[in-house]
Amino acid sequence: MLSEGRKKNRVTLLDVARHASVSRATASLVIRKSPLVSTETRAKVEAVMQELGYVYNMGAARLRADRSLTIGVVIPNLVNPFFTELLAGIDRVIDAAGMVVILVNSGDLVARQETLLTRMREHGVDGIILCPAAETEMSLVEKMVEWDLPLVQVLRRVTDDCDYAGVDYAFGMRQAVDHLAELGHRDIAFALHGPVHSAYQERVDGFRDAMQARGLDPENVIRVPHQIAAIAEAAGLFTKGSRRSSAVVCFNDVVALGLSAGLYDLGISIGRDFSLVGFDDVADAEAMRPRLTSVATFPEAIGEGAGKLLLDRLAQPDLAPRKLVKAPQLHIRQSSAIWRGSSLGRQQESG
Amino acid sequence: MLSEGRKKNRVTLLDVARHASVSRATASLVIRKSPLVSTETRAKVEAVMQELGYVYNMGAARLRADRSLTIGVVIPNLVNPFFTELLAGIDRVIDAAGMVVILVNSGDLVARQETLLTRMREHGVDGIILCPAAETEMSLVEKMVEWDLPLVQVLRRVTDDCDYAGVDYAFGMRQAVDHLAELGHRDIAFALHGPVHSAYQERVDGFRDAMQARGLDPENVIRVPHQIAAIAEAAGLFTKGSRRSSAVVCFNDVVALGLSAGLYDLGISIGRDFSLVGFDDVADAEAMRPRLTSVATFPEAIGEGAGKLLLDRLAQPDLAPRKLVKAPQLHIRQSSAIWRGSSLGRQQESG
DNA sequence: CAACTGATTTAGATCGATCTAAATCGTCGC
DNA sequence: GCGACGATTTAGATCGATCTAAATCAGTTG
Repeated sequence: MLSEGRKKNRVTLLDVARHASVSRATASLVIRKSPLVSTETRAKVEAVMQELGYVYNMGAARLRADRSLTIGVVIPNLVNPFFTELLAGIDRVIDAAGMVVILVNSGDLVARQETLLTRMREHGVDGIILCPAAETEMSLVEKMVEWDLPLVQVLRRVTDDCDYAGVDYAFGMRQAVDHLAELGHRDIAFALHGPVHSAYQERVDGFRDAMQARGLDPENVIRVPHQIAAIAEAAGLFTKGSRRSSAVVCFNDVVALGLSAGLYDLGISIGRDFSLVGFDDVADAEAMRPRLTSVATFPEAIGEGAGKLLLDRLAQPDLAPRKLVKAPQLHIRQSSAIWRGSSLGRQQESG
Repeated sequence: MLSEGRKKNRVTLLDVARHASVSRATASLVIRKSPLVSTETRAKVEAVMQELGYVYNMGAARLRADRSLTIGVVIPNLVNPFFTELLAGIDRVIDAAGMVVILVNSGDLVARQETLLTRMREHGVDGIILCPAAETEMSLVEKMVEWDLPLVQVLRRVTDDCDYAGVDYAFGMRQAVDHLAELGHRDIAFALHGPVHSAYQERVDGFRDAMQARGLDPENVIRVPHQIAAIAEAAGLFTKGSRRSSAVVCFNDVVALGLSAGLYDLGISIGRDFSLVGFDDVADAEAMRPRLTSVATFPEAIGEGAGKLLLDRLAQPDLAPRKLVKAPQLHIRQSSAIWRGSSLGRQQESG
C-alpha cells in the first residue's frame, strides 16, 4: 500500500532530533525560528532536516497550537470577474503572510453558506472573509462572533459589529449621475438586477439620492434579467415606450455589457445616440468598443483591504470593529457623450 | 484572552462521550457513521452532540487518520475568466465529495510554484490539481509522485506518467481553420501570445497542421502583446504590410477581444471586411458584438473531469495514469463571414 | 567555592481524534 | 450450565508537533 509506505518512511521531528543529537523540543524551536537556540545547534539541525528531507506537519502543529495558517473565503459567485479580482487581492495579502486560502462558493444561497461556514470551522480556519449571500441574517454573523471565529465582511454587510471592507457606493452613484447630468441628460435610468443585499440597496439609494439632488426623476429604476444574453434582449426597455431614456447607469459592468450588446442589436450607436455608464470598471470595460465609461470600485484593492483587516484582527482579537470604505472613481470613456437633442426619440418617432 | 476562552469551552469528543455515558471510541464511531453502533446509542450520542454544540475537529482527525479532506489547486492566473470557469468545475466536484479546495496562484512562475507546492504538502493536502507554470520541469512532477502525493495535471502537461485532463487543441484548430477555409479565406493568420507550455505548443502545431492540410501557408503566425489594450494597438499587424490577412484565428478569446477592439479602432468591420475566430468560448464571446465565432473548450467540464480523476486516484492510488482529453467544438457566430474579395485590401490601397 | 546569573536545552504532558485488540453482553445450542 | 458466537463497546496507544516547567551549563560574583 502506498499510504503505508508513506506513513512508514515519513520523517518526523523526532527523527531529525535524534540524527542531530538534540531533543525534540530543540528541533521544534529551530523550525519556529526561535531566538533561544544557539547558532551552532540551529545550523546542525537545519542541516539534518535538509539531509533527511523533513517535511513540516502543519496538521500536528495545528492541533497543539490551535492555529492553522489557513483562512476561509466565502464568495457568492466565482465566474463574475469582479469577484475574481477581489479574490486575487485577498490571495496576495494572505499569501504574503504565509497563510493559505480555502475557497468556497456559496452560490448566494444562505443554506449552502451555512453548511460551508460549518465546514470551515471544522477545518479549523483561523478566520473568515465572507461576502454574505443575499438575505443572510444578522444572527449568522453574531453566531460566528460567539464562536470566536474572526470574521471580515467584504462588499456586503449585515452587521456593524464586525469588520467590513467595501465601497462607498453612494459616492460612486453620485459621480455617475452628475457626469451624465452635466452632459445634459435628464432622462436617466438605472438598470439593475440580481439578489437584494446591502450593496444592492446602497447602489439603488445612491442613485435615487443623486437624481433627487439634481432635481431629476429618482424612480426611473428598471430591473433587467440575470443572464447576459437576456439583458441584451431587454435593451428595448430603455429606448421604447413612454419612459424613453437618453442615458443609463448600470448596476455593474455585466449589465452594461449586456445592454451595450442589446443597443448594438437595435442599431443604436452608444456614445452618440445613447449614453451608458457601467459600474465596477472590470478589465473588460476598457476592452469594449466603444470604451465603457465606468465607476471603478477597485475590487483587487478591496480584497487586499479585507485581507489586512483580518490579519490585524488575528493579531489583536480585541480591536473594535473597523470599516474600510473605499472611494470609487469615475473613469470617463467613449460610451457617455453630450446629450444632443432627442436623436434617439426622433429616430423612433419617424419609424 | 479570546483564544483561552475558546480553548476552555471547546467541547471535545470526550465531553460528548461522558455526557452520553459511552466511551470516546463509541462516540467516534457515531461521528463516522459506522454501522457498528446500535441505533439507540447512536441516537443518544447524536442528541448529546447537538445539545453541547459539539464541533468536529478535522485537525485532530487528520493527524491520526492521515487524510485531510483537502485538495490543493494551483493555477497560473486567477483573473483570466478561462481559469475561473475551470476552477468552478473543480470546486463543484470536490465540494460534492465533501472536500475543500485550497487555492493558490503561481503567477506562471516556476520558483513560486515550487514554494507553493511545498506549502500544500506541509498542509497535508490529500492531492493536488496542477496547471503547471510555463517551463515547469518534468522532474518536478516526478518528485511529487515520489512523495506519494496524488497529482492531476490540467490543461497543460509535462509528463505522461500522471493523470491529465485537457483539451484536444489540434482538433479545435482544425475546426477553426477548416471553417475559415470553407468560407473562402486563404490568407489566414494565427495570433498568439503568452508563455510557452504544452497547450501553447499544441495550438501552434494544430494550426500549422491544419493549414498545411489545406495547402495554405502554415507560417503565418504572429505574436501579439500580453495586455489587452496593447493587443488592440497591434491589430494593424494583420491588416497592413505585405502579409495582409483576411482572417485571424486567435490563441484565445482574450486575444480575440483585443483584436476586435483594435480592428474597430481601425474602422474595419468584423464579419464583413475581416473574419475573426476566438478560442475557448468564454462567456464574453457571446456577449461581444458582433458575436464572436469561437472554439469552445468547456473549461468548467474540464475542471469537473480533473476533479473526478483526482477523486478516483485517491480511491485507487495504483491506477495507471489516465488522460481525459475533451473534444472542443466550434461555435459559429457573426465574426466570421464569407470572403468577398479583398474589400479590406481595396480600402487600404485607396487610402 | 557556593550561590547566582543568563543562555540553552530538555523531559514529559498535551492537543482531540482514530485505531487496534481485547472486553463485554445477550443468546443460542447441546 | 458452559462454551461459542455475533453484535457492541471500550481501554489505551498513537499520530507529530508544541508547551510548560524544570534541568543543565558556562561564567560571575561575593
